[in-house]
Amino acid sequence: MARGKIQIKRIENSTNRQVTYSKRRNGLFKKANELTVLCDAKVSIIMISSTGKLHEYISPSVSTKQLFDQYQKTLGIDLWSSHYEKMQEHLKKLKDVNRNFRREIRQRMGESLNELSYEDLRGLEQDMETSLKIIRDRKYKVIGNQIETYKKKLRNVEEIHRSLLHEFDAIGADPTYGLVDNEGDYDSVLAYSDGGRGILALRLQPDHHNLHTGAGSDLTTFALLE
Amino acid sequence: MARGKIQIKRIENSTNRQVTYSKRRNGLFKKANELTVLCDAKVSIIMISSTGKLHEYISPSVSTKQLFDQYQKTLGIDLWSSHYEKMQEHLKKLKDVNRNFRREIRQRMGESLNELSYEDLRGLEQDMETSLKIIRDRKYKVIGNQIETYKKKLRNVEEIHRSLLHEFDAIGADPTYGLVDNEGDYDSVLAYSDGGRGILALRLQPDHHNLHTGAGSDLTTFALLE
DNA sequence: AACTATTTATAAGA
DNA sequence: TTCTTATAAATAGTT
Repeated sequence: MARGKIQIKRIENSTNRQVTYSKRRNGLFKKANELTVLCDAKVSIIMISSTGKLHEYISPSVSTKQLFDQYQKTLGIDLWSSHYEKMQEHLKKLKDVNRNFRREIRQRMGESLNELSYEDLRGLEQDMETSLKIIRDRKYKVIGNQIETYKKKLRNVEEIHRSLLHEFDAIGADPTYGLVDNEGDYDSVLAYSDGGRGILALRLQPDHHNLHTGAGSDLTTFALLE
Repeated sequence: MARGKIQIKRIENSTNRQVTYSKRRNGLFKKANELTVLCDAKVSIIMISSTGKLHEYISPSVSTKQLFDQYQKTLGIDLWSSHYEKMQEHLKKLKDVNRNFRREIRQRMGESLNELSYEDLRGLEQDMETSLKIIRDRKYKVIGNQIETYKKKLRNVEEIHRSLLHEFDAIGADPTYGLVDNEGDYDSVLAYSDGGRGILALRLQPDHHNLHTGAGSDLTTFALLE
């Protein structure tokens, strides 16, 4: 636009093109800034040169993301929607399922029953009776197993004490040990070993109690996620 | 820049501002296009005026999304990643909660009990006994109400039939009607009206059975969402 | 929307 | 890159 008119077509000379790019880029950014100030507008310019270099102008009052969000909102489009439309859907479904689960549990806990018909209630009652029976059976089985285990352990301990008793007998019979001949009965030996630790540490399971209670607590924390 | 220099500051006169915006916008877009052609560059301009109007320039060779994707790639940032991350987190939490709900329900249905200790089982059993009692009570209340309702309706029907009976009596007594004097007992009148539809349509509620069963079905559909 | 006096941008050269 | 400068282009104020 000076020292001679030019055709608006690709500048073939690479150096020239670079120079012109640089000069005109500055010009464009300057104009954009003037426009921003004069007309109280918001402008975003993104340029990528033929060599792949990136330059950007953004009005001082906004961020590129803000302006771009507004751009999408105004056009009623979301250029990245396909990416997270699926996520949104998934989220929605999960929430629905969650809501249903929550209601199911509440009903099984005897809450929110007004929404159930007589038939529903009868079905739920029968279902819970069946389940309760299963749980009760399982409980008995578990406690039965536990008792069985204790019995075995007890037998084991008795065994150990019996052999200890024999050893004591043997020691008593051996004259090299100057000990009193203790022919104490079985019970007294048991009482003795009760006081002394370390013979057999009965490891009672302090196991997973958290499973059932953990699930239950989610009923309260869920509110945060709705 | 013509007919007098201007200060680069907000134009207070609204009309003037509009006009200048329009003129300079065209100028900017023209320059952008020249740059695109001359220097083989890619340019995106997004402008939002003070009145909220949106204008855009995009080099013919690309789309706004393409250019913006390249912009983000070049800068090594993703302006929307935080959105994604939050959604991902939310999704993960929901899944966790869901999993716990599912286990809770399964346990309340007498499944997956192996993971529960004796204490857990005892707690669950008691909880379910309590709940079952509530559900049973509710069931009795609902059926009681239903019976009460039917009683009332029955009384209503009886009332209507009684008055019908009286009308028949009256008609029989009136000599203008050449009818047989039907002094039939009450039961026979009831039997008669049973055949004829339309006197009183007992609207039995075909209401919401779907609530409990609907929630239950999610237990199977959930697998699709895991 | 058109005009035009002036300012601004910039192509080519250094 | 930057400066210079002749000239093209843009545009402020006016009609």
